Amino acid sequence: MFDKQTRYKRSIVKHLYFARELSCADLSALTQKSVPLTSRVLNELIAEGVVIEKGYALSTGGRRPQVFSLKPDLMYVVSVAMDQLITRITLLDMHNNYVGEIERVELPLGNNPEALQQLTHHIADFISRTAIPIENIVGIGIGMPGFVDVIKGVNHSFLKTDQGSIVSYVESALGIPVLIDNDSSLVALAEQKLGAASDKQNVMVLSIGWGIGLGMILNGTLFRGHNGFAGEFSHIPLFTNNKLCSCGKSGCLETETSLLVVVEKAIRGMQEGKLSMLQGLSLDNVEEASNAIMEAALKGDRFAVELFHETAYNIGRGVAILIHLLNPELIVLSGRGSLAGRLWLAPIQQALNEHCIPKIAENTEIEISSFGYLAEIIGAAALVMEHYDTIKPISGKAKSSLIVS
Amino acid sequence: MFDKQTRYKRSIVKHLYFARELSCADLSALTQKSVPLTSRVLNELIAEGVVIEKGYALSTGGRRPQVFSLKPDLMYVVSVAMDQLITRITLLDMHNNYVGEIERVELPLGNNPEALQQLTHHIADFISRTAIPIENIVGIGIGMPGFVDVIKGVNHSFLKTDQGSIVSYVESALGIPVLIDNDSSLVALAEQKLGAASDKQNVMVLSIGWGIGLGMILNGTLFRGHNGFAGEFSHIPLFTNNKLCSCGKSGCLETETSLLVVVEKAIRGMQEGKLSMLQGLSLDNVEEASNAIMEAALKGDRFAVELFHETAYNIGRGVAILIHLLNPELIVLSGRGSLAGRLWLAPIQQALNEHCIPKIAENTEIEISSFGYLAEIIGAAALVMEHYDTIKPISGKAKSSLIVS
DNA sequence: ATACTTTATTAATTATTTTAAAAAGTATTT
DNA sequence: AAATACTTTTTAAAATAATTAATAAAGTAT
Repeated sequence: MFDKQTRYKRSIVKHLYFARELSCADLSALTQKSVPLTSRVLNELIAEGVVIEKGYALSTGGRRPQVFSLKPDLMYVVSVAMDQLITRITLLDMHNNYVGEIERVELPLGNNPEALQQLTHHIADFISRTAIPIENIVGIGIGMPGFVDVIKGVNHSFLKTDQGSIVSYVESALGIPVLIDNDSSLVALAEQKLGAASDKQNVMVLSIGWGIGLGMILNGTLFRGHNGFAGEFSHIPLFTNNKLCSCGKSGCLETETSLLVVVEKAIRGMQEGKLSMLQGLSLDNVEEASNAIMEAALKGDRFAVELFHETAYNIGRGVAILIHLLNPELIVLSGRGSLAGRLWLAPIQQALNEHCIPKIAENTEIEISSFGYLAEIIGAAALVMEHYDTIKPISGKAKSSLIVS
Repeated sequence: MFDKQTRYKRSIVKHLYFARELSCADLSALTQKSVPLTSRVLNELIAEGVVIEKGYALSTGGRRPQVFSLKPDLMYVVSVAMDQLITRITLLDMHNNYVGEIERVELPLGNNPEALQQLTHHIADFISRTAIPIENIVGIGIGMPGFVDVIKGVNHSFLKTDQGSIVSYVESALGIPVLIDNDSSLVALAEQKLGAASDKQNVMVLSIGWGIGLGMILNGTLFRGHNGFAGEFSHIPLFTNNKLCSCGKSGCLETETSLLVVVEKAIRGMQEGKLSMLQGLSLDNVEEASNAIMEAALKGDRFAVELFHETAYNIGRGVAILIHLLNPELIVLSGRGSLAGRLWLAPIQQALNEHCIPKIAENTEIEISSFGYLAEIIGAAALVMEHYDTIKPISGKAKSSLIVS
């Protein structure tokens, strides 16, 4: 792709992005290269205006190190987070701050042959409104539900296209490098690079949403499996409940644990006349309903708390299997459901006590993410920067002139 | 540990060990180094007598490549495979052939405070009888059951020692580098490096024995988890059968699937008067009993076949979980139980059909290992050679002069 | 004030790759 | 059947990349 020098240069930019500030010695240690080499490359990057000097850090017993950082407003990443109904688009600078607002557009993925075209149009529209020159956009990271083949750049569930891949379609339309991944994987990437799992080697990141997703950090890297389908946590056969799952089987974990299940149970409970501060829940607006239930539970509403207890215990049974198989050091609860915070912890812990060999489980912590609903957005940007040293530059301009600047 | 040059030299030796024969161009590609560099190092190795030229390979459209190989009788590896009762010791040369016989000694691990001492003595004794000079022994690889911490070199279940590690104990006694690992991990390593899983990136290796072990090859390397406890497949909670497991919990996979369970079921069946060519089975000699049942089943004995069917189906339920979580390209059935070969396949496949999302399962093959009971022996040797480029040489001679040469 | 750390810069040395050319083969054309 | 065009492997020479070593600078600890 690039020659060695350029690759090392980009590798330094990448490290600075994720760590925000680093000294020359830090970079030398991180990249396993010598200090003089690192120093020379840093000076080149400063001359190019990519890197800036931020002054001196405190001494650790010797001369104080010069600290380097990326110039925030020279390069940008477009981050796209999709779910089956809503797509969020935003622009992030090199310090990982939004430029402007997060844009929300309705874009139904199910049974929508024009979804890819619409998506491309929305992104193009968004970019032109930011008024950032295309040359300054490093890449576009897109997270989406479904079976995503990261290498081929296709999604086996949604956004299907006649010929070629999603990646090549968007790239040739916009003239900017594109990277796609599964939504759960991106949540995990966000936690690993910038969140609760940073500096950890083996972490399971659960994203609790309308389904329940799993992203696995194994040996310090996001694990995808042979075809990119790894982490199908929600469809492991765990129950004998005869509830039909969306996947066609029955007894999947997903049939008993997700925010959707919580909402359904809540509605059924209300109909049966359970006492609660909740009212007027409806499946027509699950987002509102699930937020209401989370709020009520956090305020102590007994019925709402019980809903979480049952769901969380079942997640815990699944987590017990994860711990036995993969011996992680940390389990992170992320995704929109993590707003319910500590309500998940106790029942999950109880399930672990019942179903885990103590020797293994005692080495595994559980944490709630602080990213919540933003995790996928952060992850999509991280996806782009994670590949900054191997990304392929798009040859030539955008074929269609969707972007008016 | 070593300087760069020595490390590259040893890395080439390592590649030659696992591949047996390679050309200079092959090695250059495998190690990502240039051909001239590789060529120079090869010539040095030839001058040292470590590598020999084996003549020319067939042309693939151009000049025929010179093929290189290790000199088989210059270096040796001691391979030790332990189970809870029997320990096997053997010596392997650089072409992975035994020198002499595999030695079998009784060495009970449970409740035996002197096990480590006895093990060391047996190895020392074995080495002195081979009459190979200690300098020519690259290392000792030891596979053992239990929770093995590979980094610290200790076993949390067996072979406990007051101070220090198993590794340091044996090393200082014998003066030879020692590497230990969990038995199931070594079976997986054997399959990856020299067996059914070679050149595969994501493989689950099940070793069916008195328990049921799992070794995971993920992204091309053996995965151990945070503390080295990954792969506890046999204790995932999968049944509601109230059968107490050795781990203290109930409902573990192991309570329904292992060769031990097969033998127990067979004995119970015989007592109930089931028709079969089997007779005189006893739990006092499970090894003999399980061999007899495997033989009978392979000969078509209906009762014996049924025993396998039930056990294999339950394994299949566990495998379905593995496939969903880790999306492997291959499942290998290895260990002593793999002698029953194809008997496992159909019931496992049936379980997968019932419990897997087709899209994922269709990308996963299942194979029977050809190593059988030898897998752990081969894996222990592979463990040593796998670390040949980073192994630490033991400083000084053996402290105790256990070895008389 | 002295000894010890850590970081930064420069020069000298070493390691590695690239380039070029030769050697040894296969495949295709005349 | 001979000539040629194209491959792949091997070796040698030249160019480049990267590290090590040495020194200086800037700090902490005693």
